[in-house]
Amino acid sequence: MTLLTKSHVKLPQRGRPRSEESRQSILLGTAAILAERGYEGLSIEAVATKAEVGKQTIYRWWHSKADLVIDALSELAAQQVDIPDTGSVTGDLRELLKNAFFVLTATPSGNAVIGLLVATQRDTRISKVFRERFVEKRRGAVREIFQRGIQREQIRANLDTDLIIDLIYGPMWYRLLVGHAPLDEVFADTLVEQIMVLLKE
Amino acid sequence: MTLLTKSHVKLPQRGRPRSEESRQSILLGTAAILAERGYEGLSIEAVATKAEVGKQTIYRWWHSKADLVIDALSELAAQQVDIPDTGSVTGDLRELLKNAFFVLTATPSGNAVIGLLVATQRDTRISKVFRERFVEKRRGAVREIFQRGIQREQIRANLDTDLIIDLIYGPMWYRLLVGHAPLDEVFADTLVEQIMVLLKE
Amino acid sequence: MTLLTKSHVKLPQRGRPRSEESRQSILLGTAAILAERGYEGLSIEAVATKAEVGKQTIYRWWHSKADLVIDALSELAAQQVDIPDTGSVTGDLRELLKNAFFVLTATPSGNAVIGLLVATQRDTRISKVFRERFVEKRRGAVREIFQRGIQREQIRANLDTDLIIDLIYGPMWYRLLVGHAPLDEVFADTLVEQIMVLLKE
Amino acid sequence: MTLLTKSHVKLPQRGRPRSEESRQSILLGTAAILAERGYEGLSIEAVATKAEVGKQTIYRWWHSKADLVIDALSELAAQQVDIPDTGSVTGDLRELLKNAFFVLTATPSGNAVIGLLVATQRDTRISKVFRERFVEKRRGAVREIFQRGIQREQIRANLDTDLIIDLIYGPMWYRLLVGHAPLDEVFADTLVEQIMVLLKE
DNA sequence: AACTAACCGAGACGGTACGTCTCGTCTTCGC
DNA sequence: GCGAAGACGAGACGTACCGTCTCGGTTAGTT
Repeated sequence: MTLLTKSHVKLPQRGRPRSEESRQSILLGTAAILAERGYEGLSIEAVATKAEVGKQTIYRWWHSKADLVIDALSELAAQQVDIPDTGSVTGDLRELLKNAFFVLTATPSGNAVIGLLVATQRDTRISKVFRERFVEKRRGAVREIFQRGIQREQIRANLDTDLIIDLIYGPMWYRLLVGHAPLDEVFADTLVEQIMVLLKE
Repeated sequence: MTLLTKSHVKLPQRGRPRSEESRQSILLGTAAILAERGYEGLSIEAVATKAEVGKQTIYRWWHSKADLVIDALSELAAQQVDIPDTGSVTGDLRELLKNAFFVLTATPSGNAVIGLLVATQRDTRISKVFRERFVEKRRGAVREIFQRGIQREQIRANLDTDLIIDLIYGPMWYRLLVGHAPLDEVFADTLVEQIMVLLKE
Repeated sequence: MTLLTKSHVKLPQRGRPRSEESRQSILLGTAAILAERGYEGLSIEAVATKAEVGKQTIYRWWHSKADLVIDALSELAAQQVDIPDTGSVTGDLRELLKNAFFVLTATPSGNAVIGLLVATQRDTRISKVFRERFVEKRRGAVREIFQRGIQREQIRANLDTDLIIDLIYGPMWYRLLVGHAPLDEVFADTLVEQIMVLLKE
Repeated sequence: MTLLTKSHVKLPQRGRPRSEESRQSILLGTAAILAERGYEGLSIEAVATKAEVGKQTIYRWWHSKADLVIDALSELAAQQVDIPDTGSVTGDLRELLKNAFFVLTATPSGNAVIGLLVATQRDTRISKVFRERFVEKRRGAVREIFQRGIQREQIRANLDTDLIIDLIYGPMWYRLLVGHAPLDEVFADTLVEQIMVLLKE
């Protein structure tokens, strides 16, 4: 029994344990610099300085800038996407979009997200993680709103869900990146209005 | 005679005239590298090498990388966007999108355009030029299709045109950048299908 | 006496005693690396790795690289400076110098000793140890040779001993460090020849 | 003929010429830091910062710290070894040694020279330069003093000059490095006294 | 037998400096 | 003016060690 237990036990931790404080500091610093200067403007040196950490401590745990950004992104993505529940699909979508617009235009996270999107164009690993951990989460929120709407019979059941989600988030990204028109409440309202037409057929 | 000619010229054009060959070579090289390595991966050094030109010749005529990219972009954007005319709005939109998808996914221009979009995030001047010379042209094409459709009474007249255009091009950019689904003919067809619902109310 | 001293001190000797095995391993490792890579190429890190010892175990017992090297050299050579006794001062000095030349030029100790010299320039504590443990021992050997010579009436009694010793060891160091001429037997012979002139007046 | 001519013609200087201003700034900065922090405390990084120069500009022209220090010292001191001429060999040697003692003990050059010695042990090229530019110059001074003394018949002609010079400079280095006794005027006087015995037989 | 103190190995920590690289700029040459 | 060449200031790269700190574990007394 003892032997069994022992075989289960992990190897005893040797040496000084990794500093959780440093890890946090590095990931936060990475996110901050990403927001300020974008992916290409992010240097390990700057992260080390900002996080008050030795460069080696970064290189010890992440072997590339992309790796670091992926982890920072994960930390960022871990933020709870709260799915509004106003009782109607229209209300839920409006709320969801307004929150998203606010985060993207009025918080540092917005810039960081743009930086991340830029980063995805340079590294497919980042692209994958960005899609799985960030984009999918937000698409999932819409899917849940739709399901609730179907159950309540507010919208029709035979939706091409993925396409509709592209029609919701696509214009958002388009405006955010091209900047030809603002991401404001009017846009949220009119966009949702059009989407509702499609949801009710 | 030579003297006479010179006296005619207002600006006394001294020294060797600017090499048009070099100018073309530089702009083409810039576009090529933009396509290969993106905006941040573009260095004047690399352009000079590729264009077989001295670095100083670039700096003499363009103040910055952004300046250079803007000019290269103008050259690129000068490409005629031909507006399809199949007789129906549905057909026109399908054609327009399929062409756009092809260019973006199967030609070097696609990468260059993504590179440019990335560049816009770092420089508002580039952003402006990109919008005016590139985006607007393509939005204009859709507007023309809509106008013809209204004249033919294929679609209703009281459209929120700009919003509908966002609903067309937004999903395209979204898929191009995020890569969660392909930019293929099926997508073009289903996207246009949904848009047509909105155009007919 | 030793016993008395010990009983007086009555060191409480609590906790785990110092590991003699580690001590040996460290000193041997130091000597080995010294031989391979010289004084400048010696790092505490490398010693710890080679000796399979934690770095702290080194820092706990030695304050600096120079400290460590001094101990390693002492251990390695057992460093008994055997004072030759050939019957004549001339013979004794020749023997002494030839031995010294051999050690300095044909063993790793030569390089190590030079490295130590540099270290002494920055740390007076090390300088003191180096003088007491290395230099004085060798100067004492010459003093003993002189005393025997005086007793045998081979040399005069009123010597400025310290100055003469400088005249013996000085040229040795000079050639060792500057390398403008070899530390060979010819040098030993001619040097002793000149010194004998001064010893006999 | 053409070939011959070509071989005579200097290569046309291509590219930007070396900046004399930077060269001066680097050497002055090196000298300043040498004085402040000594040889071991001198880092290329610090020199670059102080001289307001890119690190590469230092590495382009000097292979190592020792190289740089050699040039800085040469420049700084212009290093005229003035050979005293008091009329007697005794007086000349006394003067020469007292000057040397002063420079070595009371100026930053002393520390620098010691630092250079280490470097010579790791790099024979530096060793060579050190010998030729520093040591030989000073040995030459003694040779000249001896020649004048021989002409004036103050000393015998059949000297083993190199050995005697070792007997003069050796003790100086020995005391400088080991520090067992001071480099003072008393030492200069008694050392010269002994040397004179050998010079007169 | 339990407790305590000092050791041990391992290895992470914040740092400094290394020598290399590439950037955009500057400065010269010869055509 | 142009191409080419190459030095320049700047600053990030990834590595090597520094000397310190912090773990789990050992090895002796002392209680």
